Amino acid sequence: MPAAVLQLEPIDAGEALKSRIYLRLKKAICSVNIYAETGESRLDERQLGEALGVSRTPVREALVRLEQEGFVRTVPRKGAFIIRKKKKEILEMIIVWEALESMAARLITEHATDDDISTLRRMFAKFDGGEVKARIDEYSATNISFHQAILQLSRCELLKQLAENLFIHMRSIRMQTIGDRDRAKQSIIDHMHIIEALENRDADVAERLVREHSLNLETHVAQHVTFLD
Amino acid sequence: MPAAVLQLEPIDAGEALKSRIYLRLKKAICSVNIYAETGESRLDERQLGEALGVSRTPVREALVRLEQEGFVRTVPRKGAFIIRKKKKEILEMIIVWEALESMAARLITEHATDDDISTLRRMFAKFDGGEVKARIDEYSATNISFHQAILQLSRCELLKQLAENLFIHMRSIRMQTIGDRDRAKQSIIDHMHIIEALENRDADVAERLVREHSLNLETHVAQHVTFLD
DNA sequence: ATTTGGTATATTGTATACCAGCTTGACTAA
DNA sequence: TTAGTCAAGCTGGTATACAATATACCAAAT
Repeated sequence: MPAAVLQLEPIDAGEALKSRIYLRLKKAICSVNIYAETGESRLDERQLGEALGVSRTPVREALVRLEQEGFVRTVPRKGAFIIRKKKKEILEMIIVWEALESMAARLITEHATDDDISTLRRMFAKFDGGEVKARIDEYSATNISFHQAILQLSRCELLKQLAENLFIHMRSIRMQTIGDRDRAKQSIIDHMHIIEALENRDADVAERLVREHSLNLETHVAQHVTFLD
Repeated sequence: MPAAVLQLEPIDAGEALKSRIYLRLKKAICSVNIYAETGESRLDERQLGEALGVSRTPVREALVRLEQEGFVRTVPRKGAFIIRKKKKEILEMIIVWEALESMAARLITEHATDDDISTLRRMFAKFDGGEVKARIDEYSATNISFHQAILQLSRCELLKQLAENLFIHMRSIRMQTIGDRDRAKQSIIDHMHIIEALENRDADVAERLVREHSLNLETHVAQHVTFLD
């Protein structure tokens, strides 16, 4: 007698607590982000565990992971503190971002399908009229999607993963700087040029355009961001 | 009365146990490297703690860090296993390395001193005669130093840090592939061309040469490395 | 003989207990 | 009044105890 065939997808049992705490904390830290924050940024293990309803042990493991990713800093007998990035560090992240994304662009010219590339162009169809100013928030989302798509289409998991890590750190900065109307408009133009280069399978141009696009962010931050340090 | 100015570097008192264990384990894992290893690669927490004379707790924290860095993989109720990189992953690491190091070269042309660059040239003075074959091991060390110097001179800490992480992972692969005589010889030639481009402050050429140099490693690994997977 | 189910054991995940080192505040003495 | 010392408690570091689960082995039934 054959057993009944049920379609059951395996439940990811074990990944539960340790990772859930990690994700919670990460989310919390990222949303606290506010660089305007003045108060103490120390994280009390006991307090966190209490708030989450668990003991210190899994909290500590989560903190180790967060430290490794550069979100918190643990001082030996004093505790874990949320890291407030220095301007210099933000700039370095942008530089590395430039390196990674421009390489991704190069890879796309080498082995993405025409179909893949066409999805990029479709992303910006809605902004054709040029009424960017009116929908700055919507554009911001598309902007993020565009950069993520570049990494995705590179088909290089490691590249994508490292870039995404940087992205999370830069998120709050990006939100602060995207508000500038002129930057958004120029940004779309840049993106269209990048797409053209990709369509032409011109690796050198695509790489350069992506790099220069990020370079703009770099100089913008260097010049106009003052709420750091 | 001004206090005497003593140059005291802070003793990393607390950084002791957790990090020491982490470094020990990392070192051990890297030296085990042998991809020819056939046996089980599971790491027993209790056993490790016993061997190091500590309890499981700090061992677990070290393992979390190592997992984050991609040296081990933790399966929920089964334990930690040393990761054996797939060929595809090795190739991705080389690609990211290309991105980082070529960006470093670009940065050097922008803001390294002539003196900095001249140190690069001096590194290879001893190999002028071309008797590379006779001293393959010594060359291997210089080769590594060269690449580290590129990252160092970029003055971008994050770039350097990420690249060094990749380097550790690639170390065993590099050792396997450097043995080829022709590659060593070509390698020196490549390096000299890179140095020339840096001296000329030609960002585009320097970047391209560095990238193509790594590309050679990539294709070599793709074609000749068979002991993976 | 093979397969299936149950039990025992071993190992990880989590919680808690204990220890050491700081920090802080109060009390005393100059 | 001020500075210095001592003590207490607070917090993180480490060890250990307990709970949950996976694996392996054995027995029984078909």
